[in-house]
Amino acid sequence: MSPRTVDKSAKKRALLRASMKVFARKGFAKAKMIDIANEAGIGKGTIYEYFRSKDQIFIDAFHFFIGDLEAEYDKILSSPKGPIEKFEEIIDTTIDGFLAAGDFGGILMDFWAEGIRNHQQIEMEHIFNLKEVYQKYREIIAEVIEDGIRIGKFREIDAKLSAAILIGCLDGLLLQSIMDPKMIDLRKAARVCANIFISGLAR
Amino acid sequence: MSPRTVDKSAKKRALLRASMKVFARKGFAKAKMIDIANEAGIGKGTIYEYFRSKDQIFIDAFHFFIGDLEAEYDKILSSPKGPIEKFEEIIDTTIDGFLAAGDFGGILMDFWAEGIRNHQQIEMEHIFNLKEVYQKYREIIAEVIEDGIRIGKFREIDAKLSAAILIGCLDGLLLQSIMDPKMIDLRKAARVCANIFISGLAR
Amino acid sequence: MSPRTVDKSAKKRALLRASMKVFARKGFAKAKMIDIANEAGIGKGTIYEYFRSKDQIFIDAFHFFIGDLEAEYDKILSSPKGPIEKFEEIIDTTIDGFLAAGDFGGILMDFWAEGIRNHQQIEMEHIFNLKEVYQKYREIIAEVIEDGIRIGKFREIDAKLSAAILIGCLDGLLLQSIMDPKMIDLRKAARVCANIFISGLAR
Amino acid sequence: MSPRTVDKSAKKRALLRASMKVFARKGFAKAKMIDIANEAGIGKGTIYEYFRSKDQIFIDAFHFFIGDLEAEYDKILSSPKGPIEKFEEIIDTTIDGFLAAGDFGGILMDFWAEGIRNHQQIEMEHIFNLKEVYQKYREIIAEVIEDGIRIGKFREIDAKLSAAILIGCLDGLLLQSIMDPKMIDLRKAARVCANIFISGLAR
DNA sequence: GATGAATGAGGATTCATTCAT
DNA sequence: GATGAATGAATCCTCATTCAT
Repeated sequence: MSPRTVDKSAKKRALLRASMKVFARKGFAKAKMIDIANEAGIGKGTIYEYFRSKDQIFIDAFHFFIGDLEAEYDKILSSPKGPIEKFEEIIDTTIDGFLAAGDFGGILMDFWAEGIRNHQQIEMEHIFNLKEVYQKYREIIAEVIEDGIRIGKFREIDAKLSAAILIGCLDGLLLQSIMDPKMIDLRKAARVCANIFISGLAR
Repeated sequence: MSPRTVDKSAKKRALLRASMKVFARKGFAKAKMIDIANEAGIGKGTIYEYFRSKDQIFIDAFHFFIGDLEAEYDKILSSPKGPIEKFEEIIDTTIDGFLAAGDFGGILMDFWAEGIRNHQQIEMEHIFNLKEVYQKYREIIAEVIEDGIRIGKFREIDAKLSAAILIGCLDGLLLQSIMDPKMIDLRKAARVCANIFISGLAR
Repeated sequence: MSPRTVDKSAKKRALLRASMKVFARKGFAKAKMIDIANEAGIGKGTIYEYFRSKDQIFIDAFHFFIGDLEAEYDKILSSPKGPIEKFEEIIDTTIDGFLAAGDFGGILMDFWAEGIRNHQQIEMEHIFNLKEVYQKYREIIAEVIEDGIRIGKFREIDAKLSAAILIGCLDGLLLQSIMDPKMIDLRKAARVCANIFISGLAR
Repeated sequence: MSPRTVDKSAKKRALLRASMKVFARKGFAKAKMIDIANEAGIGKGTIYEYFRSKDQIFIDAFHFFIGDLEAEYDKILSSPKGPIEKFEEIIDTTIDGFLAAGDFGGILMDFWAEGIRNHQQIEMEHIFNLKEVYQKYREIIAEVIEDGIRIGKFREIDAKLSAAILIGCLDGLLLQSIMDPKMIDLRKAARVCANIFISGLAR
């Protein structure tokens, strides 16, 4: 007879979500394996059936979190819409992606923190290459801005720097939202943000 | 003849700077007391002559870092300049404050991370009340924006939300600068940022 | 039609052999249950259908290994041959027994190690009573030597001690053979060993 | 004022002795760090001030144990004495070295066990190269035997194999002595052993 | 019978903190 | 005042064993 069958992949994802919730709540460093086990309603040892180590959970969480986002941005870029619409969509996508994360938005802090440090371990260096991720985002958005400049919608402005500013704006809003969710209505903020930037960049 | 006197206060500040450098480099959690001692060129035990605990160093570092900034903002606000000039000064002050921090800018990540979590310990809750700090910043900047609206320089816009967006923008730029200092010319970014916002808010 | 019958005893022996191979290769302490399962090509849980515990496997392996050897020695002793022939046969039997073990000769190390320690557990104390086993061997061989002395083939010598020396000699050769199989030709060593001892004991 | 001074080297040696005692008693695998700490009368954490890891203690113990022995053998060989005297001295030195080890003779079992396994880790492979150690011993003793053959004291015999047999003999005696110290009078055994071998090898 | 997912007791190791000098 | 040796609480991870299927 076949032994108990478990959808390992589904359970792994569930475990990942539990881990991310704990990381978001306590921070990676202060999160204990037992906390994750409790959150997931399983035994401590079981975690190791799905992840090699605490670090590995974190790495997997990073990919889980970042994963779809990249695909979404690509989709926006390759759409036939104009730069202003793309601009708005980028903002909405970022905000929506974060809101969808719900409970574990706070994990962003740890991703930033890990992504920013100069890692001694080559492995981590490679995995948390946020530097490159941001570099790419800036390029993507700069292209949209350059398009806008080319077709005369935006005035002549440093596109790369403007992109950095928009990204910064969104990250900074998320930061404030994590800190004080009731204070910041992200959806409204997204609209105002788009408004300010589009006016600010307009010829 | 006076006995060997050590300026405790000066040494404490030196120690604090050493600690912040280490925190910035490795993150609070991964920073070891021995790292701080080595950075400061003293013995591990000596740290405890100046600080009760590792946590206390962190708390003191927070105040050391935030300290003057608040005063600076107050000065800007109470100056007789117009809202646009104030706006520009707020941006410059934030960027300059960060640039002045130099080596230990990376500690911002830890302040954010600590400030954001829901602390179990009441003590920490009180000390790292970033929520309140940001709340206050938003109010200060919103006031400037409202002034601008009142005198017709800025169009009717949600001042509080705009303030949040500006703060987010600055934080987000610092984030990118910590991550990739060579990529982001903060001074130039400050100018572009001011430019975009002032145009974006302009009637 | 008989239901799927598994020869439990045969499978148990096969499992035992797999276990011994693993013990020989990695040592008892470093051998994992999963290693044994893999070596035997079965599931981890199945081992427990045949053995109560890892310790029990080890105990059973010990008996499996030692088992026949005792019978062989008894046969030699009760044969009508002379002491010199018996002497040679004891050496050959020991070496052959070891060579027959083949892949799992290395398990001897663990038997010695376990047999030698002062066990906290009474159970182990009783089971791994190597002390007694060796005591008995010494007596058996001493008897052969005394026979040799009695009939004038061997000179007057401490028979018990000489027996210990011969046993030591054989164990020590096995040790070297386990360590460096290509270096020690055990069969040749057996002959030289017999030669040296018989000459050395000869009147 | 100078802080508490500790002779780190002396304490390390004392700790090593305590560790070896525990290893001898329980075996490396079953020895716990806390056992070592208790035996040494210190705290668990203190061990790590002197040794990187449990493995490192074991490696250091190996060198501590083997260390002088090699020098002793070299001294014997380079002496101007005849092969028979050298032969006797080799036996005595081995036995005396072991007797001097006293309480921690049982650690030999672990050295053998570790030295014999095929190590996955290159590091261990290199450190516990018992294979080479034994190879060298066999060569040293074989030389003595060849000397004896050359000057006509010993008969034509496979010197290398005879050396292996002598070494085996000594190891095997130690084994029995570890197992049952009261049963084996090692000093007497040494004399009988020398006697048998010298007669056995004699022309 | 057979299996492997789940478990938690156990153990090596880390590191903030203490304190004798 | 300064120090670093000593400490043990805390934590990650291993793995023998259990048991539902």
